[in-house]
Amino acid sequence: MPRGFGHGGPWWHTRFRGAGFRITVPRQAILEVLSKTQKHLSAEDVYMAVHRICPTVGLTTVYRTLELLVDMGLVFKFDFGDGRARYELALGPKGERHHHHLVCTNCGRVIDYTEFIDDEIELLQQTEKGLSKKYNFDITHHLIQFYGLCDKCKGR
Amino acid sequence: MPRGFGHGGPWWHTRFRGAGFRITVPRQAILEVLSKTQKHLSAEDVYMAVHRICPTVGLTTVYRTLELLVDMGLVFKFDFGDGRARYELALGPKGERHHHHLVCTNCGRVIDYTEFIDDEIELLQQTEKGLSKKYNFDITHHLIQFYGLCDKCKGR
DNA sequence: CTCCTTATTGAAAATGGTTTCCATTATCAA
DNA sequence: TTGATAATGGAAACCATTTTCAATAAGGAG
Repeated sequence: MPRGFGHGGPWWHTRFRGAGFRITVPRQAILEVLSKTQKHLSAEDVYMAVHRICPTVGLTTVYRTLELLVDMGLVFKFDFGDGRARYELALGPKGERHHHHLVCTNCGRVIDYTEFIDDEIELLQQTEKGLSKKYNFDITHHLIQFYGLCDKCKGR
Repeated sequence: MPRGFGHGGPWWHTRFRGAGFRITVPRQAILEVLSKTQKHLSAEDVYMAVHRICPTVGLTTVYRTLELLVDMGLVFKFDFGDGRARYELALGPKGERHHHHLVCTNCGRVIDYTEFIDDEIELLQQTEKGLSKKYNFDITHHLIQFYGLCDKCKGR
């Protein structure tokens, strides 16, 4: 466990208090769900998982909280093209398990890969620097995804 | 070659005939609209532009045709995070004006950039090769986007 | 610990982009 | 020209997400 419920509570409590947000049961449940999976959960997925911990939490609150977490930078939001957004805990820009995605356009399967991340990151940072300067943009994040057919789907 | 309605018709006629699809008025209008802009049009945008050429074409047909064109690889479909898909003519993988996007998360403005494409493409091809092998994927395309605040929005 | 302000919540309704249905129309091979 | 059937368009259905609003609860003040 990310330890320390004693005084400040879990790591994210500070972030919330600092931003003037309240620490509520639904928010704790949602963050607990997110921190216990490696999967790319949809809002509905989160809702169902949270429901097991705290059945009174509504889907609306899940959407609202996810949006809040995305705005705070604690959670990433992805679109894999199946019409519903996916969420995963951020865990630091180049922190543990920073990864990109490989999406099967046939079955929708998503593979996280970390193999070539280092080179990618390096190039991206160069590019970001160039783009920032040229277009006077403050670049906050990027998205890289590869699409294709997974081994199970390529045979048809 | 963008000429010659005489016998084969425009360049894409061959693709259509070869795939067994019919060449219809709505499809011609939609392709005409797409080929005459550099912008990232939504389905509604395309619908309105097509409406000027051929007022009887319905929104349903626009959606269906765009999907068909995406499936055929003639058109790219993007998601810039504003809840509606955007479309643009493909014009070849590394063909003329191949570009990536820079999206302002505040006002939604999208800038196409081509500056660092060459290095990016090179890295991507390496990565694609590695990923294909390791995960046994047939990679068909990729997506790179940078997000941040544009010069007009960064001041707030 | 209690009170009070107000951020947060949840149910239901609204939204809005996209898809489906289905009867009608139009393409194009024969 | 004709016939099989792909394609079309309007209306209705879909469905993820957002909005509305009255009820609830977090947490600082006293």
